[in-house]
Amino acid sequence: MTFVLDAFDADPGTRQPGSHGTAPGSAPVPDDALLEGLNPQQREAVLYRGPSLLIVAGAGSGKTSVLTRRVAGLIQTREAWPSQILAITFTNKAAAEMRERVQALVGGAAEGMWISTFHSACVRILRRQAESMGMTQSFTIYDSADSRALIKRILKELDADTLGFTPGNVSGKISKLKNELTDAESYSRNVNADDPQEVAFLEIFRRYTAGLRRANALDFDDLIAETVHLFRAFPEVAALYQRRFRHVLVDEYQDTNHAQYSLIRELVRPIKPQHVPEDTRMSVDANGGIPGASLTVVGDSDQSIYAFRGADIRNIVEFERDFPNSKVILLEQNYRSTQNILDAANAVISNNFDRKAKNLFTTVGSGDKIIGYTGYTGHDEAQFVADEIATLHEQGERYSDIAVFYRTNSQTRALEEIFIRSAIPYRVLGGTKFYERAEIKDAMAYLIQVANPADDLALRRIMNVPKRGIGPATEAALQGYADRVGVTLRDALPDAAQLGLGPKVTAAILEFAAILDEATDSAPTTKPADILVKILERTGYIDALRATRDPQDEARIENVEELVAVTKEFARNNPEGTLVDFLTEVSLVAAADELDDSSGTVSLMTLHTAKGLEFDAVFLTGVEEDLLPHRISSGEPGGLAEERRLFYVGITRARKRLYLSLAMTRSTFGDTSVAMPSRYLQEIPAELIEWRQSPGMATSRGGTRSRALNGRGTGSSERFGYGTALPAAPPRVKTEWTNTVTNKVRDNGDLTLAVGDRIRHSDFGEGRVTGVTGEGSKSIAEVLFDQAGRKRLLIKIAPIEKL
DNA sequence: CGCGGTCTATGGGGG
DNA sequence: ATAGACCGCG
Repeated sequence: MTFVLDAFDADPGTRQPGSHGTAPGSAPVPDDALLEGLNPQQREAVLYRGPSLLIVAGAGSGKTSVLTRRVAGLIQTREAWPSQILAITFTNKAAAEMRERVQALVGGAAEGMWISTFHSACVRILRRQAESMGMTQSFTIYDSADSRALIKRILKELDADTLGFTPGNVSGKISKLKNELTDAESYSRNVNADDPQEVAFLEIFRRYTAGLRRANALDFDDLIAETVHLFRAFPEVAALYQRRFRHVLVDEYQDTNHAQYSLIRELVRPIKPQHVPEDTRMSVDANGGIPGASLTVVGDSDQSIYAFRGADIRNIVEFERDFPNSKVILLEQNYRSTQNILDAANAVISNNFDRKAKNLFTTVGSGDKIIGYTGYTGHDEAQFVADEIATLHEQGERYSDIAVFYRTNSQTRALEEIFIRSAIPYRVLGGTKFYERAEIKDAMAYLIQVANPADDLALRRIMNVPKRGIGPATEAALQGYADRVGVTLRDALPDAAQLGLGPKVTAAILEFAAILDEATDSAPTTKPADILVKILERTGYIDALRATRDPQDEARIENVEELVAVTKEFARNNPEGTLVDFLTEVSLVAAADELDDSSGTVSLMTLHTAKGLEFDAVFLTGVEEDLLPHRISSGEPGGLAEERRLFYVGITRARKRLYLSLAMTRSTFGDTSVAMPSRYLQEIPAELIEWRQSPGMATSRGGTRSRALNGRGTGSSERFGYGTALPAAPPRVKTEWTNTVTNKVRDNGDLTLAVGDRIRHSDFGEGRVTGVTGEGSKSIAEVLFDQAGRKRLLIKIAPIEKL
């Protein structure tokens, strides 16, 4: 077999500026600017040279800065060319930020570094080497919905749902296996042939693997696992990358799973003499081999929160054993948060036994107390958040420096309703994901079919979208023909006339085939945006949506138009970008990538998405039993410790202000249930929290001690600080009313308000308008309510009437 | 084949 | 509450 050596593969060792493998600590020192402002530990982490380095970086300890300067230092001292550096980050956004910061330090020299996520790096490698795996470079990347769709088909074929298989549990199990690098064949070796369940699963796994292969597709887990398999099956391919990447850096190492760990191991493996080109100028050892690349990993086992997708905390805990002669550097000084916030974080995480002691500290002072609030309902809680955000904004805090966290995505609903009403600009990161909407998946399926005609799954999705009279029967006929002749479904389309179908259907199929073929032919020379627009026109997709009466279709049209805008934006950022590049980028966006600091909006996100981010003010909502810790987690080994780490991650995101809120009742899917304060809340020393409304006050409405707190029977509910944090705790005049927000979107038409008008609000009662800003449907009234105080309301939809 | 109704499973985190 | 599966009818 032969390997195409493109530019980067031209053995970078031949122009290597320095040599690797110098004695630890003896590297040339980069200039002072690079070390400016670093503490001794950080400095050491930047300067240390050796085979492997573990930087244990507590939250907010400046690890991004350290990592960035370490990379910049390698380049500046000419120890490495940029092209010899591979840095793995957790999100694309973090990668972009790191690239920028390195560029700021060393200038344009940073060109050629690989800074990307595990998935992006693997896709890059796999596309280059697709042929060695028997695929084409335009393979499709299946997301979890695509995987499940394929599994669903297989379950149907096998009638396997009777054995208790669902697309969900099958895809979960397959994902887990792949993260352990177990493929269908290695799984088959350990199958108990007497267990029909296992035998059936093996068959499903085999068909799933075959289905992906036939469609020239890989799922998310394959991206990592197949790269490892590729490296192991073709050592000479692995050697290409081992020779190229002399410095490998991995961020958030505590969240790597076994497959990712193995990938790193492969990349930093020493190169055997037979894989060293004769003319290499890299320094070779006594046997003629080349030592492995130097490895730097950064992580914090206290922030490991991805066990559910296979993250193995042992990867970081056992790093020193895995990589002998490792250096370990501990970063404990925190540059992000106030001491009060850190004290709370330290107190919480210290309840996790089995961890290395680590105590974050800062020199910035104690700062404000943590604010606590207990709402009567989730809406009440949301109103508190909205009001506090309004206050912060009035005090000069930018919306983009404020974030609201929650454990589950469904919690956004109440928050969004109140935010809209209160006219607070917000953005939900990774919510109901844009790319998961049906109309977007449809449009994307067209593009995928154009790029990868073998993808039958994509073809089936769009065969009858928009409706063109190709139903299940016709699809089956085409599939049958394709199977008989041994071609893909796409290749069967032009032969539709031979199937004896009706003239109308036949014509529709041929027209459909013509649209796809035309697009495929034009793809190499046409921008993704133009391909998409052409397809939308030719298929009449938008027209079909326009023709219906469904009011939601208007939003769907907007979404498709948004996708067109995305493709145009892509073309601006990547003038040379191909359709496959576009599809890859879209497949790999992470929730945190959507963060836009210049948007001027408050960011809403899950605690998981929040990892690695920081904000001046953080609202951590829903701090309740069954939510944080989540109900399901309590049954899982290590679940409660992981949930505690999640809470810890949330707390440590805050720079200046931290708000912890919960609700006494929370309505989920129709019915309302009583919520208990989270056990983790009690782990925070009482004197750190100032309760605006403590759980006790909320239960008793200003009366005696909380029943809810004693409910858990921990005996330590005194720590809630009721009575200490709020002197005298008078039964406060209720300014936050129990909101029962209706689901139907309210519309006040063109109700206009002027300063001085009296209005009545369904929750806040009567009040006087003190100001009106904004135009038309976006106009906002500022109202001074007689009892609830000052609020801002979006006039068009607020539940108000003019008196 | 397409439509519109009823029924049922599913409500955790993500690349 | 909601999306998708399912079923019977025009």
